[in-house]
Amino acid sequence: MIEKEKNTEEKILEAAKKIFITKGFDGARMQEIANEAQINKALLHYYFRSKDKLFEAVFASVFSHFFPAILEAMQSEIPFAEKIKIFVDSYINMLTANPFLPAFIIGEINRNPETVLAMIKKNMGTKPDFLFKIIADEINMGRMRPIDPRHFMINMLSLCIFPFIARPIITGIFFENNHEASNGFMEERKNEIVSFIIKSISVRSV
Amino acid sequence: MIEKEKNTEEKILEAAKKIFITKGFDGARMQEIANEAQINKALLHYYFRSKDKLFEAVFASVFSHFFPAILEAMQSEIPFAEKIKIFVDSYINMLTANPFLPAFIIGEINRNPETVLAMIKKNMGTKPDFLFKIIADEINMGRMRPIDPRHFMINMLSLCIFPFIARPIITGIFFENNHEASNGFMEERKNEIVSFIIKSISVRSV
DNA sequence: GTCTATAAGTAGATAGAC
DNA sequence: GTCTATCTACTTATAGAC
Repeated sequence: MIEKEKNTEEKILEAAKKIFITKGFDGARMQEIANEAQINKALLHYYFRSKDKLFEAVFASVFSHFFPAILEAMQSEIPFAEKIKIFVDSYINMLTANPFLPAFIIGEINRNPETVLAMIKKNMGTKPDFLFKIIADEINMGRMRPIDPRHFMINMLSLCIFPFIARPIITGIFFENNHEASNGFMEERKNEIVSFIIKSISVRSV
Repeated sequence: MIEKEKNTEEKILEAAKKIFITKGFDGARMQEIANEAQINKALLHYYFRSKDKLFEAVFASVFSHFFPAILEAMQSEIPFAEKIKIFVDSYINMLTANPFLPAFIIGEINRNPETVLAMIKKNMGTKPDFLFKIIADEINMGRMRPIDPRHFMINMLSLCIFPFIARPIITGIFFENNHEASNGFMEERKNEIVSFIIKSISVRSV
């Protein structure tokens, strides 16, 4: 059997992921998840006691994708500009593969901020300090204009993530709902964002 | 009577706005809206036939804030850098006054993209073309590096809006939920974003 | 483990008195 | 216009057979 038969728990999680991501917690129906998983409702409760528990399981699984392992690559001894390029490329690749991730996480942030915050803190560990150190070093070496590392990180994340959040609008307005064209545009953004950031941190005065 | 008594319809709209914005369409309850408006459920249906109609009314009202009238100011004969500053300042002021607006609109974009898209198109009119022309002129005059106006607009909006979407996270991680400090940070971003953009569009090579 | 049937509670919406 | 009471449909969750 060529890995075609998944066990029931996996089938449920996969189905729940699809429904929760597209409908949100409140909009999702246990019946719809059961249909999607091709089982009946009672079995959902057998595996995951309640809708809440099922959502938690899905969120934890989905959330783990949100901090690409690529952060590790930023430790290497390559130039800062290369690190930015790796970060942006990786993030946009991840979002292209999981376009609904940002909206899903935002929904949960608003529904349940404390829980999400705790998960983020746990997931990041000491990474922020580490990133801040890289930036501080770069500034001290005179290779980057002085800039609050917090603002810098937020700027970088904003440029990567927001377009995917606003994607239905962008695709509708700029590309008349042509998704291929929209994909190409997102691909373009990789270089666009890197250029934008690199220029903006240059030490030369304008 | 010093404008203290609002008519019922206004009371309902205000209450509905509060509940829909914090809970989303699916999470909001007509009963909760009625309580908030200090009336009973039946009256909600008397004024607005259904939950859908009530939401539509709220969304249309809220949505109108999303395109600050400040776009008009960008027509004036001031330098491009000044226009950017006005745009960013206005947008962040608006978002500071309405912090939940972005998440609310994103929720509706995902629930009902076509309707939102239609509203945006209607609201913007010919403004995008107008903005694109300003940018194209700036590039042709050699005062701005060549950059796709669509990317430029999205970059500017990303830097302004995204931090408000991610605000619960930012406030939690950087400011241990101290909202005053977080407000100060958002205020700082005005200058931060403008510097970031101005440098990034400079024609001087890095 | 998986199913059918059903309980228990809640939602939006309406009827009808005042 | 505003209220109370109620209908109908749907939702999560459980009981119990196999």
